[in-house]
Amino acid sequence: MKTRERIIHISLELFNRFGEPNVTTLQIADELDISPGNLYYHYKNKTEILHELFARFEQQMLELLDVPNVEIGIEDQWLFLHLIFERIAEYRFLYKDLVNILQRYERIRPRFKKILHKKTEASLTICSSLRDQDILIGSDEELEALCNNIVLTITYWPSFDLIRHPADAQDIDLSHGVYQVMSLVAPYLRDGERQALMAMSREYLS
Amino acid sequence: MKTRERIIHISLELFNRFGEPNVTTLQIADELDISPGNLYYHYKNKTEILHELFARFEQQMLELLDVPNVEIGIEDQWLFLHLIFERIAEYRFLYKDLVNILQRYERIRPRFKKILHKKTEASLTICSSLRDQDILIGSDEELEALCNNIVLTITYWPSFDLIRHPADAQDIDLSHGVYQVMSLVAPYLRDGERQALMAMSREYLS
DNA sequence: GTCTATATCGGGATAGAC
DNA sequence: GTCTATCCCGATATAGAC
Repeated sequence: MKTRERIIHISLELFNRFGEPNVTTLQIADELDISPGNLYYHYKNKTEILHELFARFEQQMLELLDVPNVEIGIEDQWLFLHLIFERIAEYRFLYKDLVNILQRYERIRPRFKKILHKKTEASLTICSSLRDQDILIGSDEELEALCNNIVLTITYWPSFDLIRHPADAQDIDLSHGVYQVMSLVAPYLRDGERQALMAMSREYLS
Repeated sequence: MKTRERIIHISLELFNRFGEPNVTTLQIADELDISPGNLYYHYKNKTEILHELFARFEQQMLELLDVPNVEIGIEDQWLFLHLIFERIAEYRFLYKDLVNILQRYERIRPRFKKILHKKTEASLTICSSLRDQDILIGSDEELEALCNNIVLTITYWPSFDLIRHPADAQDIDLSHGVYQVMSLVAPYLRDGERQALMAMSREYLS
């Protein structure tokens, strides 16, 4: 692997582990056994490294959020959520210091907002589809509040969980996050669907 | 006001505005028109200032969370939430850089966890009470997921809202947060109660 | 209690040789 | 592409006079 690429990989790893604000360029260089000068040859500063990482995150996330407007079932939603949580876990450093990062790197701020917006839209698309299929019941007003809550939970569940149960390593508990989001949707489902979902959840979590 | 107290007040204000990691002791001193030396006479370091602020936050929050185990109605819950959001808004710097702060100031970590735990318990107490009064319907499992979601939303709503709608000044929108939490509870309410709640919400938000 | 001056340190970043 | 050496700066914290 080329140095430029190794820098990106190690940076992501260190950012995720220690938090982006707590990782220095020297630390990154040390970890790679290269000199700081070398690092600065490849990236002109720390900001550029972060931008590169964000661009990759953004690209993957937007791709994922480009939801085809077809009929979607509960199982599809489940899978969809799982994929989203995977991407977030991969770039969790962004989420752990979200406000701070968006404050210090102003250029990514609008782009992150756009992702949030797309997430809300995707949620709305899915929920509307479920409603059209008579799987889910709810007023427009309720659906909007629901989708806001879904996006909030997706965004912050990993951090929230981390505070309560400090993870030693990479053992992020994706399943629990998916469950938590599905529990937001559950009460709006028809009785039959709800039971099925709850059963799935229990199995999934254990 | 004595200098020691003025330091605390200004620090809180600056932390809230710029984020705790971005505020220096020099900035605090400047804002008060005192010398850095003087500041360090009153507090031996920045950590001590933060601890003092956290202690005040903690004291107020725990006081609030000491929920009397009596019959609680929807309106009481509304008020209760509003008081909680007020405290959080007052010390929002903690929430904006939560993971980071808990990482760098290890001593407050267990204390914050305890507050989260108490919040979950308080939510559970309230929801159980509502269920006993037949206002709310739900299995134990559902109530637990619900209360987790409530606490998550309480914890992160302000930050989430901030990202989407950058606030120029102190105009924190408490109402919307309360609404968002209530929308989590709504689907579990009996039809009559639910309609009443939604009506209340609409009025409250406008 | 308050000030000025200063020490110390660490992180970001550059210059120039190889 | 990579290294060593170094600069610069800002932040924390202390010393000692008033």
